[in-house]
Amino acid sequence: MQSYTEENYLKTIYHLAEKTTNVQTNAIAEQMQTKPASVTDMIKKLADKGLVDYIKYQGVTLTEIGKNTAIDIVRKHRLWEVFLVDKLNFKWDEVHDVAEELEHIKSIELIERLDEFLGFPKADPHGDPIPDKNGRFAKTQFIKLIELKIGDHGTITGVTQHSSAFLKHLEKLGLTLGKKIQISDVTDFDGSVEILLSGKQINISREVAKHILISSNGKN
Amino acid sequence: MQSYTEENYLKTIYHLAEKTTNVQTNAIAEQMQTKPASVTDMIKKLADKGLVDYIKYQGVTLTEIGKNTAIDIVRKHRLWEVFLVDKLNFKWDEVHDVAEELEHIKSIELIERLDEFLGFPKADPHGDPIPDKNGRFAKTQFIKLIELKIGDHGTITGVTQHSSAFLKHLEKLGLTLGKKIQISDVTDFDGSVEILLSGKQINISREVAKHILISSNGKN
DNA sequence: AAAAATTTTTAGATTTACCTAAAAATAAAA
DNA sequence: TTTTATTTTTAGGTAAATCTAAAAATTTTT
Repeated sequence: MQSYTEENYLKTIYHLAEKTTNVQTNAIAEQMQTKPASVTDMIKKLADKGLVDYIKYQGVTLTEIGKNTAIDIVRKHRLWEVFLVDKLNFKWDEVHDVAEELEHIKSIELIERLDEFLGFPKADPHGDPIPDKNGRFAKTQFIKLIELKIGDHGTITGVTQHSSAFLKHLEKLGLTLGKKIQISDVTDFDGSVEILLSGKQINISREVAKHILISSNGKN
Repeated sequence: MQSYTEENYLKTIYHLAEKTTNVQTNAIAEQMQTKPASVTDMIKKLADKGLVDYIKYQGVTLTEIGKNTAIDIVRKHRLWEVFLVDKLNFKWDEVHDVAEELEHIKSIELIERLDEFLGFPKADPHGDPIPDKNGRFAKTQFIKLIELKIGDHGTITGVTQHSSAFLKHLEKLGLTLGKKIQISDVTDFDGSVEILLSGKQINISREVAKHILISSNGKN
């Protein structure tokens, strides 16, 4: 059994490991709003418990057990987000912090029943895939909006930024999950992207375009 | 803002205060499965925070703020129990431990929306009243089954014991909330009670009878 | 490849919630 | 009203998770 804090470390390492193989101490510290010295302490503890492989100065990787534990926390987090949005009418930009707490509730029975109650959803309100009870989930093969070329079209299926500010901004622009878009122009000056959204032309910054995921149902 | 542990102390003191005015150190320790010395430490901390009034060797009472905080935790606990039973099909003997964790989730918005989602229930699955968002709830004027006389009848509306063993036992006997019963006999030998439940005679021990609450809709 | 910069670790403290053992206060019994 | 028993507190210590400051290892730059 892991503590609340250990679970948070595992989850953070799991997410960071999506980008780099060996996760660095400083990266964990930044993500967790703590100090590198504290991270080193915790890493040693997790290594002792067999949850991470750790070589001094070389960063960490999750062991099989560590990874499964992390995926289980991610599963809980995303299921609770679905609950909050689908059943309690929270907006997609309001759920993160509460789910951050709910994900640590320990009952397995609770999560299985919640999953069933929600109809075994495959994705959370931000489009992120929900692992099943065995930890399996489809690798998302989505492309970043910024990588599309003029004329390409597709459907918004996810975001890579969960901050309330970003999500509210998308909502205001009408860029929510499931919306179909087409790239009409890319500005040379600042790299901002002109897109066609249900008949209307809208302009989004390069920074915004970087964090929108598209299931590209057709090239130009 | 209180810690998880502080909240548990406040809740425990609140429940113990239903029986005695000044709650004793040992009583808290026993209830919380901890040692009296630890309780003294925590009491001092709660007193410093203005949540309890404390005079050395004289036990504690909750201040207005402390009481409101406690009631809020009770509210959360009971609403989550309703959720678990009504929405996730848990049985009434399975919900206590999970609710014990869920009650500490901090979002006010969450609880208000949950309350609404559940249809503003007035009682939890064990018949205990759920405080509204202002902390107000009807004082339950129920009588213990053991206090009824032969011929008295009424409806089961609560229990004063939440252990799984006790609740499962009641379930097996068919003594669930809402059931109408009548006292047909009280055994001299061991004080066990003979009751009439939907046409059938059943016998329950004195110990069981002590923990069943009846809304007495009529004396003999 | 030596110097400089960055990253990571160690050493030593702090805070929270506990504990044990012993002392002090209160309550009950002789 | 002493003595005895019970309850409560104090004193001193532990483990978890954090911190700062300084040392060590690694990486980058010159």
